[in-house]
Amino acid sequence: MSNVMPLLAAFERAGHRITSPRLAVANLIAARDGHFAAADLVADARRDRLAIGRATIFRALELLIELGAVERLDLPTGEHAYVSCEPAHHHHVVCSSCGRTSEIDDAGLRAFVDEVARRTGYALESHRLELFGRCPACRSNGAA
Amino acid sequence: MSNVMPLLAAFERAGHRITSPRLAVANLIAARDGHFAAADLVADARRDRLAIGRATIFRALELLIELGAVERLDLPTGEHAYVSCEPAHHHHVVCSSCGRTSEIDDAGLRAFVDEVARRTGYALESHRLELFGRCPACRSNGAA
DNA sequence: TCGCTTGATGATACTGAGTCTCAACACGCG
DNA sequence: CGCGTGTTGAGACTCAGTATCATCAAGCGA
Ligand SMILES: [Zn+2]
Ligand SMILES: [Zn+2]
Ligand SMILES: [Zn+2]
Ligand SMILES: [Zn+2]
Repeated sequence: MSNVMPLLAAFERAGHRITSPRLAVANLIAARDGHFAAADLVADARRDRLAIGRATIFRALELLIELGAVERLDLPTGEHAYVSCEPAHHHHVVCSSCGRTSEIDDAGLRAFVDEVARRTGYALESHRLELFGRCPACRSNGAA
Repeated sequence: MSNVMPLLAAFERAGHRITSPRLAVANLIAARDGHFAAADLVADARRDRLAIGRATIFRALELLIELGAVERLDLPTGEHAYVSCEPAHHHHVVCSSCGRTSEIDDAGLRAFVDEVARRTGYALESHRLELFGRCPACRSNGAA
């Protein structure tokens, strides 16, 4: 349910052509609500009778991840999932019921990261933070 | 290079027998330095001429994860790795050079998590935080 | 001690995500 | 047109993790 433009912009910014398979993949991603697996996109493409190879979907996904327009999540179960998002550094709150995500700002975390670096002596390069819980919509929907 | 005892204790605490295959797996894990993949344990077992089936290694690992004595990490590359650790909730700083980890306390993070819950309206259930960087030893070793 | 029940094991087959290979294709440019 | 480079798709492949199932061992009561 997000917009295709940022995805296409990511391709262009990095000097990659916006081919029709890539456009199709971007559309499939934008049409998705919440996180998705690569297999979901393959299924979507099949459903829409799109002539896109499996490899091409993986390649487009990989490119978008490199460019920061899509991020790989690790669910508490250990499964991988993808979600489209802003290129700037941030983190995700993931609904464990419907899979929708919200982006959260990094600001409040920075002090903590610095403190860890100071205490452990590590030269920290990156970090990953994911929060899981039920989103407001799912909470008010009761069982859903 | 850690101790086997916590691993064995985890088995006992949950009412599982400490069989010789499980003891062997615990020893392999304790002998490991830094994070490891399941395949590493299989290779270690082979090297030591231990008659342990692959499935048994995976089962022991799964059990230890359930009991909180081993944790699954997600490296920045997307690979999964395992690391033995304390059962209490905490997070890891992972050396991107040698793979050794340090456990860090959750305390400094709690305020941030609460703030996110307040701002987003999510009912947060769990979270995962992993920090990556070079450990003090690797830093002073220069290139290593 | 015998026999039963339950948990544990290991060989093997299987699944499913992601990767690799390679031949064919599409564009941009001189 | 003709070349070079980037892109594509089919299919084979790898590899972690799971499932199946027959066998085995511990615990326990008769
Ligand atoms: Zn939800
Ligand atoms: Zn951050
Ligand atoms: Zn190190
Ligand atoms: Zn925590």
